[in-house]
Amino acid sequence: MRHYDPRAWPPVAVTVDLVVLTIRDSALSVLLVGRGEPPYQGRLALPGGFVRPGETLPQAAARELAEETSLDPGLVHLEQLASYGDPGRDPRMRVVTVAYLGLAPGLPEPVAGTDAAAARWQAVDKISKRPSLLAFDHAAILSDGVERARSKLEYTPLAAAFCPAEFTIAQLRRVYEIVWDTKLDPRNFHRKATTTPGFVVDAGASTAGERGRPARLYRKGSAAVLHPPMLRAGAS
Amino acid sequence: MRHYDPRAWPPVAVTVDLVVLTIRDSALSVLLVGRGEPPYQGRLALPGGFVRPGETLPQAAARELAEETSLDPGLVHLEQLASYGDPGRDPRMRVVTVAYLGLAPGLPEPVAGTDAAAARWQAVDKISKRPSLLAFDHAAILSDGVERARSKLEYTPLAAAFCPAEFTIAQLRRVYEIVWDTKLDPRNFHRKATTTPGFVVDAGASTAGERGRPARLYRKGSAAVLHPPMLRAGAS
DNA sequence: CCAAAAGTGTTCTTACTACACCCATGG
DNA sequence: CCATGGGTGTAGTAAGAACACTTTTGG
Repeated sequence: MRHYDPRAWPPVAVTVDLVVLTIRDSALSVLLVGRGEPPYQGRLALPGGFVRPGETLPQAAARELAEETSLDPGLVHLEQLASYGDPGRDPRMRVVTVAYLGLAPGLPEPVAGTDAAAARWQAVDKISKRPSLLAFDHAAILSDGVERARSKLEYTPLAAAFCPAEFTIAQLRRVYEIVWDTKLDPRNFHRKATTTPGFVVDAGASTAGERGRPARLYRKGSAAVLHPPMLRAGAS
Repeated sequence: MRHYDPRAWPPVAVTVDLVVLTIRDSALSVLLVGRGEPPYQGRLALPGGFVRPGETLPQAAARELAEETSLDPGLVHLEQLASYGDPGRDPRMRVVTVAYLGLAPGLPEPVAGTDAAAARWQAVDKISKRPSLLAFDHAAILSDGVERARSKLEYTPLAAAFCPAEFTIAQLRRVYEIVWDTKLDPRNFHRKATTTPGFVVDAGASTAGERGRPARLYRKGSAAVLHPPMLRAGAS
């Protein structure tokens, strides 16, 4: 704050970028937009854009989500992920981006029109195999977002953010199995999810019309953290 | 990326701010500098400053740490904490700051001279009782940094970052007791710390010249995460 | 010898794992 | 009645909590 006059700040732009994850067709997927102009024309990119003068960072993230996506921002859990500011990450100028992580329930394809026209869900593992499909340093940001989502499932009830408002324990278990890429014992998972305080609350109703015994429906509980946490397999 | 020409970016400055924590006189303490000029003249602030054109964010954080502090940056564990960018958080202009968390071993007072002249350690609990002692939104940033440090002690060997290169298990336990503000059973803690793989490694030597039986010295182990984690009391 | 701090052993209880088993529905 | 998935019971095991007890120093 001493060597630089505030009226002589170095030229920097600040953006927000969004890693919005959901589960589609039994695969963890991320919302991407196609880039119509250079740089990185034709590549895919995380949705995002400049922070506007009057808005906070979370407001900018929610606005970009609404603009570039048909998702209802009320259904998407948004939290700050990290910031990325290497010089040269954008060839046009110095850009520092604040990345947000969004977790969304399974939803229909983003509708065309507005900025959301180019937005599409892509399976994360396809992108991970070819990081160069993504523009800028977005592959690294995506990787950090997926890692954050994986660890958050352990100690928070956020898995429910991937489910509709009312869901079965089996749906919740499939979220864990897909995000963690593991198999979980359905019986032990059921007990764990229903007995961990504040994880899920009984919604009263049950499913019907499907194969097998109907399943009770639950809603997300009120706990902010899970005690005890859900455990990933392999933690000997 | 569509509504704004990159050459017409909104006027924003990007800074880094540092929450550097250590343990002094059995109290968790944070490194603060006195502000000599308005705004917030006379208040305390986190060390920090503008990100310069050619440098990365971690480089900017390390540079500010060296400039405003006499600490050896090699001894301080630095990691990104979060970003803060509410409009109005700095009355002069729009400033988005990327906060870094630093954990330092107990060290002598920052020496005078250079920018570090005004740097002083302050007990965190004194600041927490009077958040208005801090300039800008630095009380909120400090609070987030302390919370991050508390939770990182659970599942990483970072408590060792508060200790000298060689330390006793009792020193390590005092770190936990001070940061978590709890009492831990010395006997169970000893067993846990020495048996958790990769947490500490025997340094061979022992203490001498103090009351009681000499203690073996340990170094920080190579594990990145602790399996099983250290547990805070109260997690029923 | 006594105080103080380091370090070990033992018991109790909690919580995870694995898997046998029963329940409720569609076809 | 059988296939399919939902849900419960139980035994074995790993790990945390509490605390008795031994070890090794300084005074």
